[in-house]
Parts: sequence; structure tokens; C-alpha cells
Amino acid sequence: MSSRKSRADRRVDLIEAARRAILRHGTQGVHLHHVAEEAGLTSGAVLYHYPDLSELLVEAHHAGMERFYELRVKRIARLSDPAEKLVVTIRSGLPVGHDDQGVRLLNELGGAAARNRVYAVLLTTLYDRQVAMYQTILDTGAALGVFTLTGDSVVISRNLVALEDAYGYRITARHPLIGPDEAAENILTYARTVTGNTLQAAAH
Amino acid sequence: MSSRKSRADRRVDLIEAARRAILRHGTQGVHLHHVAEEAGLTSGAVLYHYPDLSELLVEAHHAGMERFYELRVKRIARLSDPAEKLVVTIRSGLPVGHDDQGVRLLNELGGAAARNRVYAVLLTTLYDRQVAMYQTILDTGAALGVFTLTGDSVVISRNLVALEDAYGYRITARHPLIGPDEAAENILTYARTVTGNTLQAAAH
DNA sequence: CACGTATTTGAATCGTTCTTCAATTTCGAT
DNA sequence: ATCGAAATTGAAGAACGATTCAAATACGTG
Repeated sequence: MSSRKSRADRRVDLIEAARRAILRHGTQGVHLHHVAEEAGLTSGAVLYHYPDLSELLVEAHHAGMERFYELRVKRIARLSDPAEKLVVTIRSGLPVGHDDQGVRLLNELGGAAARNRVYAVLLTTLYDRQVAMYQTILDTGAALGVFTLTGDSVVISRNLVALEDAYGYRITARHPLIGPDEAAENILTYARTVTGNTLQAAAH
Repeated sequence: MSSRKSRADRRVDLIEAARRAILRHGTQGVHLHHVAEEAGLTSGAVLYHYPDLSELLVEAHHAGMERFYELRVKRIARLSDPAEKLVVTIRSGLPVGHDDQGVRLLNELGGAAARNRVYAVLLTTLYDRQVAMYQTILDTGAALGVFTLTGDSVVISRNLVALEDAYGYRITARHPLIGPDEAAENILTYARTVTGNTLQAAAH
């Protein structure tokens, strides 16, 4: 039994616990006691804070997405060269390995989104934000003359995020030939042709 | 209560029923009685044929994948022009609408594959077969001088399948701006640059 | 057409999970 | 240091799903 906490603190804990429980058992497979165990509490205590488990699960997914997105933004915040930004952004959209928690949580929702409107909105919103992120990088690079775009930056950005997403699934499913490095290289190949930039991963 | 059937016939029915039940409730959310209802039987009867529900679910997913893949192969079987084949293949990899059953079933597995090795293998195998399908088209087109590939046909094929997959998720999640037409056009934009072919959708 | 077998039902049982709630404990405020 | 409110427990009960199995039934075969 973990020590007593304030309402706000406990809710944060529970969201974290729910996130871990989802990764272990799947969004559909999580049970109240799984979350309770992860949090070091009783089922009753969880219910005291979240009378409806499904609401807690939504919050956990929401929090996971925000974390994922914020991490990506932070990674490129201090970079100035658009080419470098693009390379780093592509990397940050891919799982680090087949057990990458951030990506695995997102992948949980792919199927559920077709049945659950709330998850559909979450996932769609995340996609759009990531597309906007790429678009900013591409447009800036084009304005600076670093990139020579072969087409609409929206289309390119949508394709880039799509590629990340799909390779994320392949990697978390343990494709024997496609790991983070191979996926990054495949996406970079695409990025090179549409930007006209060699996009070397800058040493630092 | 549907009329009595032979073992073989009933098993086929049950796989179909399981497929529908999965689409309604999710791979993790399906219960024995859901499958029984879809089949017009009792839970006991389902158990008589499949003592282990999870095995039936695996078979349902397997059957769904085979159907999906075979349909794609059949669509291009009678076409000879590589450019036309490529256009048709891209289309056949995308859902027809947000409620496309074939794609929705595949999407169900994305998350589960990270936790379940059997599903991971199924999904990975399907991916590889689709990549091989594209590769054949690209290599043939290149040999005939119809395509001028900008790079390795494996990489291009992997990217094409990846794009299909990801847009499939967006469409089934009801993205307000991305439907089958938009997705196809985005993928075609990529295909055009890497093949050097205008890839007009042939009228017929 | 009657027999025997394979299929299906329906009910009983068991285990699990959710839900409720009174009792207890802890902590902060006074 | 005490009081009161908030958090947590643990047990009891309700609901649900899986599982088992004897009985009923339909079907093919001889």
C-alpha cells in the first residue's frame, strides 16, 4: 500500500499506473485490479478517484500522446538548421526499439479508434499536429533555400507522418529486417528526394 | 438457432462469425457469447467446435488477412501494364471507406502484435508479402523501361506498403480531410516521383 | 425407416471482476 | 495535540463470463 496522497497527486499516479497497465494488457484487456496493482492500491481506491475506469484509460492515452508529442517538440527546439531538424524529427517519431513504450501506447489505439469516437479524435488530432510540425520545418527550409520541395508541403508532411506511423507498427511487431535504423533510412530516402537535400545526420 | 451443420461447414461459419464479432467488439473485447450470437448458436456450441476461443480468433484474423491479400492479387491479375497495375494496387490497399471491414480487421492487430507473438508473425508476414507484390510490379516496370526507379525497389515497396497501412488507419479513424481519394493521391504523388511515370488512373 | 452418431441446447457451477459501503487510517488545519 | 475531512481498506454482494455435462435433437447411413 503506497502512502496516502492528495487528490491531485493520486490522480497523476493513477494515470501513470493506467498507462503501464495498458501496455501490459491492452486497452481492452486492462482490468481495475491491474491498474490498482500498478499503483500499489486497492481496486476500491482506484474507483474512489475514477468511478469510471474507461475515463481513466482515456486520460492515460491522452497523457501518453501529449508526452510523446512534447518530447518531439523539445528535441528540435534548440536546433536551427532545417535539414538537421528534419533528420532529428524523423528519428523522434520512430520507436527506439520494439519495446518502446511511447509508440506502443499509440499503437494500442489504432484499432480502437474505428470503434471509439473519443480515441479516433485523439489519434486524428495527434496526426494533424505532427503534420503541422513537419510542415513548419519544410516551409522554413524552403524559404531559406535549403530545401527545394518537389510538391505541396502538406502532402509531403502527411506522407512523412504516415511513414513514421507505419514503421512504428512494424518495429513494435518485431519485424526481423526492419529496426529503427532501417526505418529511419527508408523515410530519409523519401525525404531526400522530395527536399533535394542530402540530409546527413549531423554529428555533434 | 441456425440449422445443424457438419463439422467443417460449421467451423467456416464460426470463423466468419468471429470476424464480425471482432469488428464489433475488438480482438480483446470479444466474448464467447458475441461469437455465438453472430453465428446464431449457443456459447456451448461454439465451445464444442473451438474449445479455446483465442484459437478461433487467430483463425479469424488469419482468414481475414488471406482474403484481403487474395483480393489484391486478383485485382491486378488480368492487367498487363505495370503503371496500371501500380495504380490499381495502391487503391486496393486502401479502405473503401471508414467502415471498410477488411482494413478494420487488420488494424485491430496493430496494438496486439506488440504483446502477442502469433499476431506479430501474422502481421509481419502479410507486410512482407505485400512488399513482394509491389516489388514485382516495380521491377517488371523497370525492366520494360516504363519506370525509371530513383532507388532500390525494396525500399520503395516498403514505403508504399507503409503508406497504405498508415492511411488505412487515418481513414478508419474518420479523419475529416483524408478519405480514400486523398490518401490514394498522396501515395500516387510519391509513386510518381520514384518511378518517373505519370501514373494516370486508366479509364476502363 | 430406424439406428447410431455428431451436433446443439440449456442449466448448473465456478471463477472473476465490478460495485458498494461501513470501518479504519492518515494527514492537514486549527 | 486534537479534530475533522479525505483517502483507503477490506469484505460482502451482484453481475457476468467461461466451463462442464447430461439430455435432447437432427442428420446421414445402412
